[in-house]
Formats: sequence, C-alpha cells, structure tokens
Amino acid sequence: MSSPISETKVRILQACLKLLVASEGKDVRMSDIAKEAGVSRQALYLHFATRVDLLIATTLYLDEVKGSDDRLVPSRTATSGLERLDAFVEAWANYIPEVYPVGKALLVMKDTDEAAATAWNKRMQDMREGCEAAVLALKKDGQLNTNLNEDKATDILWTLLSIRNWEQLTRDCGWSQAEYAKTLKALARKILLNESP
Amino acid sequence: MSSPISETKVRILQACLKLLVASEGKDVRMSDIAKEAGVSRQALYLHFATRVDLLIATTLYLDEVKGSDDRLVPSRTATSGLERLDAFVEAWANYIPEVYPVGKALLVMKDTDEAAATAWNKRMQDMREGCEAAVLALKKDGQLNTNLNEDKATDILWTLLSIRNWEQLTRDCGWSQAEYAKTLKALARKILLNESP
DNA sequence: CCTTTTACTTGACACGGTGTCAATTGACAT
DNA sequence: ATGTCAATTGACACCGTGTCAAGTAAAAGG
Repeated sequence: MSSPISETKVRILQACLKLLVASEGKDVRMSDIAKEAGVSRQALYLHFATRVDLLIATTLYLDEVKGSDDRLVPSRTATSGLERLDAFVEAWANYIPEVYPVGKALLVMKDTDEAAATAWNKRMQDMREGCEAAVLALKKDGQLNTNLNEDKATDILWTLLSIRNWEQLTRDCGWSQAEYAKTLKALARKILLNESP
Repeated sequence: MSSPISETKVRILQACLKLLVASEGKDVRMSDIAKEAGVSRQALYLHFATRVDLLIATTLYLDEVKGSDDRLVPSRTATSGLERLDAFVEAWANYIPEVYPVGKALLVMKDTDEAAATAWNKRMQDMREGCEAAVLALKKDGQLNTNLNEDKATDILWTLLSIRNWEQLTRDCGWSQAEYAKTLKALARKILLNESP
C-alpha cells in the first residue's frame, strides 16, 4: 500500500490501455506497448513481472480512470427491488463496452493462464455480488419468481449478463448497445419476476 | 471427396481426441498427439496442414463417431412448436458435454486464430439453424412471444444455449447436467412463449 | 527381379513472443 | 567524487509451431 506509482509506470499503463482499446484486446505484444510508451521493452519487466500482470494492472488502472465504483450508486440507492434490478442491469450493460477491450485481453488468456483466470474470476465474482443483491432485493419485495431460489436466480442473472453474451449479441447478432441494454432488462425481468399477478 | 482416409490419419485423430478429452481441451501439443498416436511429429503435418486444421478435423471425426445428425431427429419430427422447442433444447443440452472437450480447444483458438474462428462460427451457425427452426415452429403455432420477432427470438435462444453459458453454469455455478437441461428448457419457454393466456 | 512410388522417420532449423541477465549510462543526491 | 536509482542495450534461453532435406522401408507394378 504505497509506492507513489512511478511516472513511467503510468505511461506504460496508458500505452497498454491505448493499444488494447485500438485493437479491441487482440494481439498486443510487450514490444508494442514499450514502443507506444516510449520506453524499452525491458523497462516493462521492471514494473510488471509478466504480461498478464501488466494486463491485470491495466484493468485496475482503467477502473480508477473511469471511477467504476460510482457506477453502481443508482443501483444501490434504489428503493424497490425492481428498480434495483433495472438499475443494476442498466449500469452493467453500459459498463461493458467501456471495459471490453481490456477485459477481452484477459478473457483470452483466461483459458490458458492461471493468473489471468484468477484475476478474471475475481472480477466476475464482484459483478456477481451485484446480481445477488438485486435478486435479494426482489425476494424481499416478494417479487422473485417462486420457482427460483436466490442462488439459482443469481446464477441465471449472472450468466445472462456475461461479457461473452454481450459479445455474441452485439458482435455476432449485430445488436446495438441500446438494444442490448433494453432487451436484457426485459429478459431479466421476465425471468426473475413472478408471473404478473 | 474421396481419399479413403488413411489408417494413420485415423490413428492421429483418435489420439488427438483422446488427449483432448483427457485434458478438457487444454494444453495438447502436436508432439503429445504424435506420441500418443505412435507416430513422428512430422507425420502429423503430412496429414494436417496446421494444428488448427487437425483440431477442426477432430471435431468432424467426433461428429462422425457420435452420429450427431441423428440427435436432432426427435426435434425435427416434433409436431407442435412447443414440442419442437423442448426437443431441440434437450438434444443440444445433452450434446454439449459430449463435444465440449474438443470444442473447447477450438474455442480457445477462436480469439486468436482466423481459421479456428471460421470453423467455430460455422458450427455455431449450424446450431443457430436449429434455434431458428424452433422459433419458426412456435411462431407458426401463434405461440411466439409477441414482443419478439423471429430474428430476435432466434438471437436470444442461440445466445442462451451457447457453450460458454453451459460452461459457466455447470463449471462455475456447479449445476449438474440434468439441472442445466431442465432449467434451460424452462428458461427458453419462459422467454419465447406468449404470456399464458 | 529390380525399380518406382508412397508413407513415414530423423534431425536440423527458422520464427515469434515471453522472460532473463549482465553490463552500461545518465541524472540526482549527499 | 560517490553512490544509487531508473532506465537502456544487446544477447540469450525457452517453447511451441511449422518447414526442409535426406534417408528408410515396404508395397506396387513393370
């Protein structure tokens, strides 16, 4: 908890971020990042032990830049369970495209790199907490579909909102971001809520 | 269309299959496969141009072995749209675990290899046709949710049934295969069908 | 029977990308 | 001046894929 974040370290993170965004998370080599940061390739290893470490650090840096925490405020301050669900889905849906490029880089490594998988899972676990909170709020209001217990409802919402689903719907299916957000809100309601009384 | 499939070619495919299944689709090198097949590494390249080519061929070989075509018969012979939807979801749900290990190997490459992406997309496109057929059958019966047009309904069903969702639910969430199949059938109905009249 | 063809082996090598190491430079502090 | 810190330079090891050339062994065919 300290190390006042050396100046070049930040330059490296910025360079990495820039390249990832530009390439949508694909094919960014250490040497590319070094060049972009105006620094030698070896300097990267002075600040980050491995490529995956750098990638992880970049996601954290991005969160910091974007102020990701503030994003969930409306969902946490929502009064009814339904409002909370809507707010959460909306917030997450709009968060995805902002972090996608750098998230994607980690996502790609997840299948082959232990550290990447761990870091990614942690992030997804955090997001899952949002799902759980929304589900619990619904339950409290007696609006949770009676066929679903909290865990299962959370599992489903969590899966529904996965980055890969967003990827498939917006990329492969050509949905606009607005369409995605709107449809997922509707879907979440339809699945989680009780039949209309 | 010919080349009576040399004997060693089959041995290679079997070896590849075996290793992929054993490793759940991870970390299978050309040299491993060669060793398993009792053949030199270079022999692989005599039969398959690249590793991805071999992987693709292995998926086709697996289909052949499993008789994947027969699997969709019940869904195609279903009379009502609802039956068809159920049968399709059921068939696909039970198909996934059988092809997962070898599919996973392709899936991993998809993000970085052009040929792998193309092959994978083709497979998923085939599966999408099943989704579309089910949706159209529902529509014909007047049971398709009136908020959804055919394309959108197909997009949703297709995404819902993705391998990555199966992966997340059965691996990360710990669902059993039976639970997965049952829940996805319910979900598909809930999303695609009209509100109960 | 000898020759060609075919399938496979052997061993060496290039390439790309990550990660390591040792020696060097330059700036700033004391 | 001296030491230290951050960065540079260039070389190198490692791994896995893919390539190449030369050799072997057995079947095919005159």
